[in-house]
Amino acid sequence: MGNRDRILDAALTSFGTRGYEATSLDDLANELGIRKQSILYYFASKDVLLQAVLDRTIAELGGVLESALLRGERGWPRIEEVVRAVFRLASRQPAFLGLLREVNRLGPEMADELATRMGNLVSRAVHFLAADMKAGLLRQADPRFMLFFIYSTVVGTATDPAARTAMGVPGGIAGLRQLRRELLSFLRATLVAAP
Amino acid sequence: MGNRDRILDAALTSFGTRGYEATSLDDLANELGIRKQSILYYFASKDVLLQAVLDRTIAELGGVLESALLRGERGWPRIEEVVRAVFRLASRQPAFLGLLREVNRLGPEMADELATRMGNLVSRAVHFLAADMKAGLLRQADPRFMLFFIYSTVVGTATDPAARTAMGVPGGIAGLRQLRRELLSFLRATLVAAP
DNA sequence: CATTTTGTCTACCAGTTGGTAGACAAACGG
DNA sequence: CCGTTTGTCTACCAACTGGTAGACAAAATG
Repeated sequence: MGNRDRILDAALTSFGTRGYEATSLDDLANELGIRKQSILYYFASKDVLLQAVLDRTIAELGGVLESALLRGERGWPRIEEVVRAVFRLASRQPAFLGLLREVNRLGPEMADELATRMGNLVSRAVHFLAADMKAGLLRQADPRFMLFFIYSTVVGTATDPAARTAMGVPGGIAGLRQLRRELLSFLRATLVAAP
Repeated sequence: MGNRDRILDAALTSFGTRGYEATSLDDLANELGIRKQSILYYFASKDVLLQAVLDRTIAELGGVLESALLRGERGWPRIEEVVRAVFRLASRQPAFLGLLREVNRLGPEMADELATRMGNLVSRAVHFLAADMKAGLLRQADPRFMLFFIYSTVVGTATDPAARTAMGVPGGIAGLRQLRRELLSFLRATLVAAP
């Protein structure tokens, strides 16, 4: 793997866990065993680096969600497929979802840009939800809100280890599986229409 | 209001929205129209200031949750009371819940300390949930997980404006009321036991 | 009134920050 | 074989960081 990709990986991890402003180029370089000027060779400034990290992250997330949406059958199975895909992503790269949250701190411009770039996926998800509600497969509700709550629950669950330990929810790999199982029950109960 | 309290307020806002490391004492002082040495007069170091902000925040949160827990009747009404209390808090001080999330970035020691200080409240909430499940008022599940999901959903909802706009969920005061209403429906559907 | 306490300030300081300039060598291309 | 591109480095730099020392004045205290 070229140094360019190694820099992107390290930046994703650090931006997603410690935060953009709390990450210095020197820290990043030391982690990689290089000097910061080598980072600045590939990315003209810290801001450009952030943009590159976001680009790659959004693209990968888009692809994963895309295929999960297409893979699952309508109704609950499709939602379960998406949640499982997100869990896979989060367990492979724990900082991934943290980076999404980080966007909140980077000001409204970044948030707007993210909204624009995810707009297609969001509106397709909303239409899926609306259609499944109409078909009686999901509980009736405003699909935008429902999507927002699913997102908040899943991402919050995956990005708040402090709360997790505070509430005595087990960690580790076995804990992660149990967490996924319980989360799916939780979501299923609120999403699936009463028979 | 004394300058000490004004400093605490400004620090809460900035730590909760921009983050601890991204907030400089100079920024804080400029916001308040004073010099940073006046901040260091009241709080010996930035770390001491953070601790003071956390202390005040945890104490206030504890009080609010405490009284909400006692006020509500068993089963769903108690949970609704707690969620409404959190929403009141969040609308009065938007950075409040953001500060809780910030604990994740401050390392495991901080997270452990938060866990310890909220431990009493958490275990009481878990017992409430367990009792209400046993009484058939709530759906059967692991109460720790359930509490964690409620927390994640509520706090995530309140601290991720970027996702909110991305998904087309309206903002503003009217939007907040609608958000609260939809969130309560969402939670009610997953928490209340099927008849 | 004299003295101590409280609060805010100016003047610094050493370390870190993102970023520039340019030396240098290895690889590449004609 | 020679010039150019690519990549990494050392040497800096101005701005900013959290923090110290101490001047100064208003207020409280005896």
